[in-house]
This record gives sequence, C-alpha cells and structure tokens, in this order.
Amino acid sequence: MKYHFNDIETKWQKYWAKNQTFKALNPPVSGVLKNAPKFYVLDMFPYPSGAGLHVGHPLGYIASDIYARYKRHKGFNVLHPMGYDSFGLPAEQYAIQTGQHPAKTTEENIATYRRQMDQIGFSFDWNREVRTSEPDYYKHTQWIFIQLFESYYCLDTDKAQPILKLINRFEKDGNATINAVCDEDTSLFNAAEWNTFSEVKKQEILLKYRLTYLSETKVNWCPALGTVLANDEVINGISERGGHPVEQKEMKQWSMRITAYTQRLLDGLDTIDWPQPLKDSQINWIGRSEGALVAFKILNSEFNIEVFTTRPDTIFGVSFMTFAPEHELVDKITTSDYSDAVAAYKKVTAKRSERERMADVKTISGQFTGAYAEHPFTGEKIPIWIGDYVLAGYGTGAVMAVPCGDQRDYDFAKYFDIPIPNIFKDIDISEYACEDKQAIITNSDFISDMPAKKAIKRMIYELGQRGIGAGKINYRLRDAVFSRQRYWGEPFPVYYKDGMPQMIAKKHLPILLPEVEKYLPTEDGKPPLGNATQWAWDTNLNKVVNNNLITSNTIENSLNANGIYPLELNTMPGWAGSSWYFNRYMDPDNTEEFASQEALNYWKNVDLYIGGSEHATGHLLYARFWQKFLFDKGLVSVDEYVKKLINQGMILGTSAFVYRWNYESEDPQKPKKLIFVSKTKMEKVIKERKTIENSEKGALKKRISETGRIKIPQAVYNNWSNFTPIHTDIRFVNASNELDIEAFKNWREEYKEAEFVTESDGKFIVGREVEKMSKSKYNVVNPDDICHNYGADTLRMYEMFLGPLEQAKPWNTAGITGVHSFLKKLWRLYHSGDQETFYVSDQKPSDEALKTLHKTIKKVEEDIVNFSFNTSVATFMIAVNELTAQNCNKREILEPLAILIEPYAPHIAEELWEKLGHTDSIAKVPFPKFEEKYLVESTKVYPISFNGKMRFTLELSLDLSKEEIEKIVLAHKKTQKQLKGRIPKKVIVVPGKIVNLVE
RNA sequence: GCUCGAGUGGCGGAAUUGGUAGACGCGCUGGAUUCAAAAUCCAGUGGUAGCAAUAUCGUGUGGGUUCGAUUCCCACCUCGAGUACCA
Repeated sequence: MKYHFNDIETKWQKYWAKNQTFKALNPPVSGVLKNAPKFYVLDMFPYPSGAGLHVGHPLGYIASDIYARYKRHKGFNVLHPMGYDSFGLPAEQYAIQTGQHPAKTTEENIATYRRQMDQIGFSFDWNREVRTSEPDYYKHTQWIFIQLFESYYCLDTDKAQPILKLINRFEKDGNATINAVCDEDTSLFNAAEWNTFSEVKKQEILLKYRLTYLSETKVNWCPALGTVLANDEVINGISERGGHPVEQKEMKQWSMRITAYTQRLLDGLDTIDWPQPLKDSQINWIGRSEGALVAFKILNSEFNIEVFTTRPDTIFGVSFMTFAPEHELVDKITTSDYSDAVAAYKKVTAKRSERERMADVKTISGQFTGAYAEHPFTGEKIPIWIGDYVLAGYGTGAVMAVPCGDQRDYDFAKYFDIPIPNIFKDIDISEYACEDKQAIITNSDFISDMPAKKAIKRMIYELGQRGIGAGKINYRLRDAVFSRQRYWGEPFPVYYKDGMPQMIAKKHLPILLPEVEKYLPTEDGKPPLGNATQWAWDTNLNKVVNNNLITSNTIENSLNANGIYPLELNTMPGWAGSSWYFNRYMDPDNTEEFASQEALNYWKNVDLYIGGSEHATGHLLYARFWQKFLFDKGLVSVDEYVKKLINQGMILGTSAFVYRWNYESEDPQKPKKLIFVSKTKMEKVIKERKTIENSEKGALKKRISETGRIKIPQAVYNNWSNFTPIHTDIRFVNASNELDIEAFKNWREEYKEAEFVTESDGKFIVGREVEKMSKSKYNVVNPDDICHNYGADTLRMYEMFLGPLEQAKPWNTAGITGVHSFLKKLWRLYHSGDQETFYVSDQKPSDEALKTLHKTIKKVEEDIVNFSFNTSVATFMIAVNELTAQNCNKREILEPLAILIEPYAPHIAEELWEKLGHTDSIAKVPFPKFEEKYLVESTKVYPISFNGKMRFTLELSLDLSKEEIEKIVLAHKKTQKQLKGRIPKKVIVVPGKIVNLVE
C-alpha cells in the first residue's frame, strides 16, 4: 500500500472532529488528565480577510500546534484554541463598495479560513472558537468598557478603584488631597464646592478621572478612511491600512487612560519571557524619561511657564526658551512689535503637515516673540522664541534651551545668532554641543565642579527648596483614542443625557449593532451609525428604539421629557475585542460573565503565545493594559496575560513584474498604446538606449530598426523614457519566469489590447523580487495547492524546515520534494520490501537501531523546547535514513518513532499508529523516554590537529588516559608524517574531544 | 540619527559552557532501473592545484585573546527591522 496522503489526511481530520480528540477540559475531573498540569498555547487570532490564508499565516500556527501536541504527549491538559478578530476595516470598505453587509462577508471569509485551517490538521479545540463581532462576545467587550468607565486610577494603592470611592472622597474632602491620575487641567475644589456643583458639572469632573473618558483631543484624522486612528495605526504620517494621509484634528472622542499604567507596563516586562527586541519597542514606545519640571517667570506678564528637562543641571547654560508654535501662551505673551511675524510663522508651520515636518528635520526655523522670561537662578532676561522643533504634544510644549548642551538648541542658536554660554569645564563647544553626561559642570554657582549625575540631584533638591520645580518622570506614551467613526465595530453601551455619557446596565447588554442603509458617514458628517433609524435609548423600556422618539436630537439638549436619549454614534476600535479574547477562550460559552472565576483561576494565563512582532506597540500593549485593569478589579488572577512569547518571522513572497514602457507619444491626441517589455529585452533596450543616446539622431533611427523585433511606434525614437515595473499575478508565471501572456491579457480589461515585446524565442520573461506576501502585490501562494499536491504533513514539515521560526524568509517551493520524499521513506519503513504490505516485526531491535532512536528522542525534545523546529526535521531525516540503511522494522523502534513525529506530521503518524494495532488516537500517548544507556560509546573518533588544523582522525578507546592518548598519537605514522621529524612544543589532549599538537 | 537583529557553499540553512566548519534538504554531475518519462535507488559535490594520495585557502573586513575562534573582545563595512526633532 502506497502513501496516499490525501485519503489519510481526510480520514484523520474527520476522526479528530468526530472524537473531539483535542477538546480541552476545564479542569478535567476524571480520566488520565485528572491531575494533569495545564498548558495554554495561543496563536494570535487572524482577521478573516477576503483573500483567505496564504502560506505565511500557518507558519506560527504550525509551530504552536507542534508545541501543543508535544505537551499533550507530555501529559499536560492543553488549551489550544482559535478564533477570529472579525470586526475591522476591510469588510466595511467592501460593504461600502458593494452594499454587502459586513456580517455576511465576514461569515464567508471565516468559512474559508476554517476550511483551510482544517485541511492543515491543526489540533485546535474548535468548541472554544470566539468571534469578536458576535453579540455573545462583544456583550462582554461592552461590559469591560463600562468597568473602565466606572473606575479611576488611585496612586495610593497603585491600582484601579471604583469611581464611587472617588465620589465619596470628593464629598468629604474635595479633590486637593486626592492622589489619583487625572487630566492635567483638572481644577481644585473642596467638599463644599463639590456638593454645590450641578450633576452635569460633577460628571464633567469625573470624566477627568475615569479610565475611559470623553474629551476634546487632538486626534489622527484620516479623511480617506473617514475615521480617527490610534498612534500605532499611523506610520510616518500615513495610515497603516491603505496608506492614506493623516492629519491632526480636534475632536470629541473616547480615550483610554493607558498612561495611568505606564510604570506598571514597564515593570511588568521584567517578569515575562518575551523577545528582547519586542520588549525594547514597548519600552521605546512608552518612552520613560527622568528629569525635572522647572518654572520660569515670564516678564511683564502674569504667566509662568513650566518646562520639562532631563538635564536640570545645565540650567545655567540657558540662553533662550523655545515654545511650540501651537502653545497656548504664545499669543498671550507675544509683544505687539512681533505679533505679525509670530502670526505669519504660526501660519507657515500649521500648513506644514506632520509628515513634512518629520521628513524635513534639517531645516531650522523659528521666530522671536518679543517676550522674555526670567532665569530662576541668575535673574537674567531670557528671550522667548517659537520654533517647530519643539513639539506641542510632548512634555509641556516648551523647552529651556541650553545650546551648549543640546545639539538642536545649539543649531537653533547658531542659526539665529543667539549666545551660546559654555558651562562645561575644558570642553570645546565651537563646533558641536556637548551632550556627554561625563562632562564636569562649571560657571554654575552651587553645582559647579560637579559631574552631571550629582549636579542633577542637587539641582532637583534646590528647585524644590525654592518652590520653582521638582523631579518629574515624563512619558512619551499618550492616552489611546478609543472611538472610530466606522460601522463595523462594537457599539458603545452609551447614551447621552444632558450631553453627558451614561452607561447602560449590564443586564441590557449587548447593545446590538443597528442596521443601516449605507455604511458611509451621514451627510452632515456624523459616523455611519448616524444613518440608523433604530438608534435611541429608552430609559423606561430599557431598549433601543426609533430615533424619532427623541425629543431633541442634540446630545447637548437637557430637556428630555420622555426619557429617550440618543445613543453613541462611534464604535470601538479593532483592538477592543482583541484586548481580552485570550480570557474568553477559557470559558467561551459563559453567558453571564466574560469567563467564570473558576475557569480563569484554572487556566490563569497563556503559557506560550506565537505571533508577529508587528503587534508590539498595538495589541500586545493594549492587551497588557486591559489585563492589568481586570487584575486590579479582581476579575482575573494574573496581571500579565502571556508568560512566553515567540515572534514568528514573516514568510515573504516573490513578486513578478512586467515592465511597462513609458514612451512619449508622437501624436498626443492619439491614445498611447500599452507596451510591456520582457525583462532581458528591457535590459537590452536600456543598454541600447545608452549607446544610442550617444550617437546622432539619424544613426539612432537606423540602429533601432536594425534591432528588429522591438516593434515601437515612430515617436518612441524621440524619447526613450523609463520602464515602470508592474506587479503581475505570480499564477501567470512558470518556474522559468515565463509569463503566460494570454492569461495576463485576460486579467485586466486595459491589458486586452496591450502589446508585448518578447525575447527572440518568443518567450516573455518577468522580473522577480522578494517582498512581503500580500494580495495587492499578487505574490500570494496559498496552502491549498500544496495540501492537494503533497499533503498537509508535507506542508507542515516543509514550513518548519525552511529555517528558524523567528527569521523572515522568502517562500520557495524548490525544496518541498525533499520533505515529501522523506515522508514516503518514513512510510516505507513500516512496510515490507514490495511497499505494499504493512510489516513490522516484534523481534528485538539491534543496538544500532536503539542508538538511532534514542539519539533522535534526545535531539527532537531539545529542539522542541528551544523552538528549533527546522533542526528537528533534519533529525527525523537522519533517523529515517539510518533506520532504512539498517533495514530496521522493529516495533520497539517504530512505535516510539511514530510518536516522536506526530507533532510535526500528525496524519501519517495516526495512520501508522493504527496500523501498528492501536485503536485509540496517538495524540495523547506518552512521549518516548530518552535513555542515555543506548548512547554510551566505548570509543571516540578523535580529530588530530596540528596548530589547530585538523589533519586526520583516529579512533581511540575512551578509557585511555591523557598520557596514553598522547603516546599513541605521537607514535602514529600519520603524525610522524605531519611532523616530518620535528618535535611538537606542546601536545594538548582533551579526552573525548580533541588532540592538538603545537609545533 | 538612535535602538535591535543578521552577514557561513550555487541556494535554504547546520554547528556557540571556544574543540573535526558546511549537518539536513534543494540544485548540479555521473550511474542503475525504464521502450521512454515520472517516481525510485546508488555515488560524487566549498574554492584552488593535482590522475591520485595530498597540499593550500576558506564563516562580511581589519586587528586582538587562545594550543585552538563561525563562536569571546575592539574597530569598521553591508543588509534588514523598529523608531524618529521626546527636550
């Protein structure tokens, strides 16, 4: 019987589904797993896009599946779930274009994903599937949102506390003595004042403390997508999805007070086993810096300006101050002489987009305001400038400029001819500022002659003493915007009364996403939910009712006689559902709570999480934040949700290009013909062009016509423009980079009439380049064909064999036959010589075979533990090669071998296991035990080296002493030959390792 | 600019408490089988010189430590990822 992988794989996939082989118990109350330790292996759940899975997706899933299957063999109760992050932009964009409801496309896409995952043979417990867009799921997302709303961050206990506690304190003491995280503009009040405040005023104040709050904030607005984006969704000033420009805009938005957790998010990193680069990028993103706040008095005004500095020790080097142009004090302090110039400068910088400012860091610009501040120690007059190198959003939006100690201040001072006083001992600052903290401070009153570290300490103390400043830790991390002006997301469980947000009680959740006519913003610019007619909250009936029942549509209106109020029109961002899904898998069918305490206490956290590093400053940070919040509330039992994280590298695609000729038309009236040129031809043409450009025009024409096959319109001779590479679908390209021209023509309407310049043999050759695998680059390879042609087991092993898991690598099917024939060889090992009949002997295996087996057990187990899956595939190949050479067909060897290979190639393993006479699945059979005794050797093949270079080998007994080895080696005739009569200076013998003779 | 990671045959890659560089696979060459092909099997395969035994060079570059360095240290070059006027 031959290896019919398709039949075998379908058979076992059905078996696993039918027998619930991978169902995880919560916790197991009986059976072999009764006292088994738990192990939670998680993959980052995918967004189900319309393109389906490509070969890059399963890489991480295969790795985690191997690990999960291995842990089952090791006797763990394994939780290995999968689900879908099913709210998101692409389904909605598709809905806008086609009118198709996003729920429907999402459903279809999920079906495709599921089919593809099933065919790869993952050991997921599908009973626990979650979908973030299902009401049963987002009901709990809404509930968690409410919990955040009902909490504030207490700095005394260093955790989230119920907002009711805060209200109690306000009633008793006001807010002056309260140590809590709040908005910076929160004003002080006492208890008496609080009690006289109106309900609306009280709510306004509480919003400044809540962990999720509504505020007018500067947001990243993306006009093309019609929505705001979080900082991590904006890359270099353009949107991560779609690559559209993003601008800054003031909008009333929900935000998450993640900044309350900055220090804990940093500290937590020390307790988890995550890749260092990923930790680094979180540390970087949080951007903690230690320094001081210093207040400067602004002369001839009532204002003080606080600045943040990491180098308070350089304060005696201050020769000017710079404000961000947008700083609110700028207009108030600018003198009349300078108001026109300042206004003009502000106008110029406002026009420059964030992106331009970033792209152009070299140009120095700024404007003097005419105002001066007073130096807090010397009393000197310090000119106040504005400049766009100072960012409004960081620190206080203003800096004390120390040109001798900061290169940017230095450049600014040089450019505008501002004095650069030197406060560093024996340091030349004629060329560059000195940013070295080792430099000794001088000309600085009480901190002169101190090194920076000491001077900083002293300065902070002095600032405190004089009441003009204090030590301060500043973070780059901003609160996260939580509103999206989109349809396909979780609705907020929020309605507005008197303009203030009100939470809807838990028992009325979920608030279902309403139906809308169209998925675009309304004509008056409201988010898509503004199109819904059933979108008002009736506080009497406690249900969603028709909008026209609202007495007034404006959320500011305070007269709502009938108790019907408008509901929130924004929806939650993509990261809402993904910030807690790992907890839901623990108890996915719970209708009352997001998960039971029992389940949460049993599974606790993820033991192994595998996913891409692109989520470093998004999902992986937000989820840690929510987990810490839930932990504070006593809702989960651990405050870090992932113990160990592995980033799998991206699988890259090899894109194919055709080259479009950009020639100049002779007659601009006539439409230009589309001409594509084959790669080598194009290269030839470019070369030709260079030659031709150097010759006369007449000669040029002649040369071209001689070149022959390039059929070009006459006009082209006049202008040899460039070629534009255009992606072509790799499905139209064969292994020798030859394009199927007909298929390409039929691909797009505009290509139908195109002309193709081929090679002399009539072939059209495409260019190749390695890029990220993506639908838009048409370089996607999907796993279906591979499963069909070679089988899932081959796909699984091949993806692992490609290279180290964490490394990015281009997809290339060249080597797949090697892995496939390995599986065929493995199959043959269990069958008799004619390859037809299953044939395994119960006789004792040879020592050699036992050695091969145990060597393999040892290496494979080490490899799995180290996530070095590529080397274990090699180990399996060696084992099978050796056993084949030994003609080994002994049960005592082949049974454990099947178990060893099961995590990698589960289908063939199950089939062989069944043929070996077992009636149960192989999935939970104990992992073979490694025994050292089979590997014990009596001799060693010693490398004999001379001056460190190996010249020959010599097999010697391991019992020999150093001296005996030395004697034997020296006496050997090959040694004599090498030495040619010379006497070695030194002989180094490392028993069991090496012999080295030094001449 | 800063942070992190990586440079090894024709290709993917293996080897680190410093100890035979190139495991395993692909590709390539030759052979067996076959009417032929596919599949399969056997042998060879880092460069250079040589029929060969063998010699010699060889892990991005230059230096260092060592009996011995792909592995450790210093400097540099190249590529990739992240981040970017963060005071």
